[in-house]
Amino acid sequence: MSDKKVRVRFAPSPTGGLHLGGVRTVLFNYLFAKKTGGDFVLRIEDTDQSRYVEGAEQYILDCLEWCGLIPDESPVAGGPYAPYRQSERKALYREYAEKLVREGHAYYAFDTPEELDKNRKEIPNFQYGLAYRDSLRNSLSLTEHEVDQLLDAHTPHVIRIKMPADDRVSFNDMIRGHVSFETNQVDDKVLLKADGMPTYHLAVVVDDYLMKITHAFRGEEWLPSAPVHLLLWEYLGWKADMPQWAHLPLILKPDGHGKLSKRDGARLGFPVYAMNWFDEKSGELTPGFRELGFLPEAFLNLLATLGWNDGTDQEIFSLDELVDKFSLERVSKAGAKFDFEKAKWFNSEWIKKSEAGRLKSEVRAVLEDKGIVINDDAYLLQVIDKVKDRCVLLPDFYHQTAYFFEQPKEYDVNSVKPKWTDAKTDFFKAVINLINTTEAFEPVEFEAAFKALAEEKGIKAGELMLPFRIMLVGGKFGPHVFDIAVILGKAETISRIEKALTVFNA
RNA sequence: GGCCCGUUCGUCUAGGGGUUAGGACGUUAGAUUUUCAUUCUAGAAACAGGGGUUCGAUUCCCCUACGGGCUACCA
Repeated sequence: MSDKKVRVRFAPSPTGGLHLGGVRTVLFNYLFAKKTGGDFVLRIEDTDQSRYVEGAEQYILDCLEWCGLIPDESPVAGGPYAPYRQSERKALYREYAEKLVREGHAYYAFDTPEELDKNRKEIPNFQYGLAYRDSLRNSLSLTEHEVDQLLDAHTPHVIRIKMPADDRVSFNDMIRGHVSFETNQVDDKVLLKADGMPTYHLAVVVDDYLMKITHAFRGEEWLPSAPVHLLLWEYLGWKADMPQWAHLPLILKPDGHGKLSKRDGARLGFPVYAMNWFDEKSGELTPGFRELGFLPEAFLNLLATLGWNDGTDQEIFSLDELVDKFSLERVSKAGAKFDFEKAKWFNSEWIKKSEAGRLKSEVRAVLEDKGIVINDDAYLLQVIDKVKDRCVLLPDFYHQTAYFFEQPKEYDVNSVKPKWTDAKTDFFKAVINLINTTEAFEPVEFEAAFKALAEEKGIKAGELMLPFRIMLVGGKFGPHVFDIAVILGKAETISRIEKALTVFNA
């Protein structure tokens, strides 16, 4: 068993946007697979037709691509265990469910959803299991003849697992260690629905077996149904091939209580989905990390460290480093509250450490979105390099670089006017002359000449720096003003001084 | 209610029978930056409670409390 090739899977339902926690599950799957030279499979669990959402599968694929977590096998890439959509595997599941019935590990149940709802409402602690199954309508309580009649009449029915009495099911979770359950406490879960589709419980076991999955990662919310899955592996005769389980801690709301949900994002003002998700039915757009201006490197990094660390003080990891250093033993057991402030910090760190070339296409998109046309790549690279230390999210590049591409539309005149004098106007006219007569226009030389000129005119340099910045930038922000002037070039700098002078003297 | 899982600064976490309980985010103060941001320095800030075991428990065990998950013909 241990010498088998590692195979892991991410098995989302195509019901909407891809949640943070989902991406983290993908990440841990991916890291584990790559670290061990195994395969990463994407399987679409679309067995609930009522919740199926058009476009959600493609969206999931797009998210994985943005993150750079590409499955080795998937509905689109194919693979030796196709098909990878459960709806296309429908015929398979019934066979196994019937086998379980024949062997006495499952049974037909004819109760209607309404009858069961009634029971749940009227009987305290009602559950379909040991205590009540004999008083309900199923192939355990009915005679063989009655069952045959119902079946022949095509009476709607489901197949339920028959949980054994007075037993204990336990297993060793890779993250939690020993976990155990009393079978009497677990209800007889539905395996095959009336529409012939399997429930998650049956499908996950059958497909994990058929797809030769060796390690199964999923959220902690699945822990209570683990005994059902364990028993299924046993009853189907596949116990020796059962994957090792790892139940990942949940990602919790930053405030209050409970699992992080998309509503929390809207309420607290941060994204919960990887990418923008547009719901056709409601017309509602749920924002994503990508569109908000996160780099995928940062997104993965922050997800990885939510519940995992390498035991050192290192916090910034590239995907390659994560593959190298990841280990399940270092995944924490407790749920983690999501902290958007820290998430932004990861992004600012990644923007700072990224080369301008890496940022180019993202920054270009931000600027073009605002109507700024870029026709000089080298110039763009130079500008990115100068301002990237001051950007937290990608859209910040607009505010930080727009003035490199177009003249300020507005000037922070309030910061200039109170101390503005004719002498300063004269000074800047002299600066224009200075620039025109300067051979080499370089930051250090220009700054020296600028200050020498100020001294010659009897004005403190300190009084001129801010006005000069506002002439070029429009506001009180940005890199060193002489760097800006040189990047803008002689002609543009002069033009901006002239224009600002008319504004300041108006 | 029942079952299961968990519990170190506000948050993410390191540590682990004897430590000044470490780091990071955020926060506070200061330095640098004649702008803003970056950067740097310093500060405040935690072992849920009670019983054991032990010379000694934050660390091991038990109980309680609290938090979370599940309790659908949803995943």
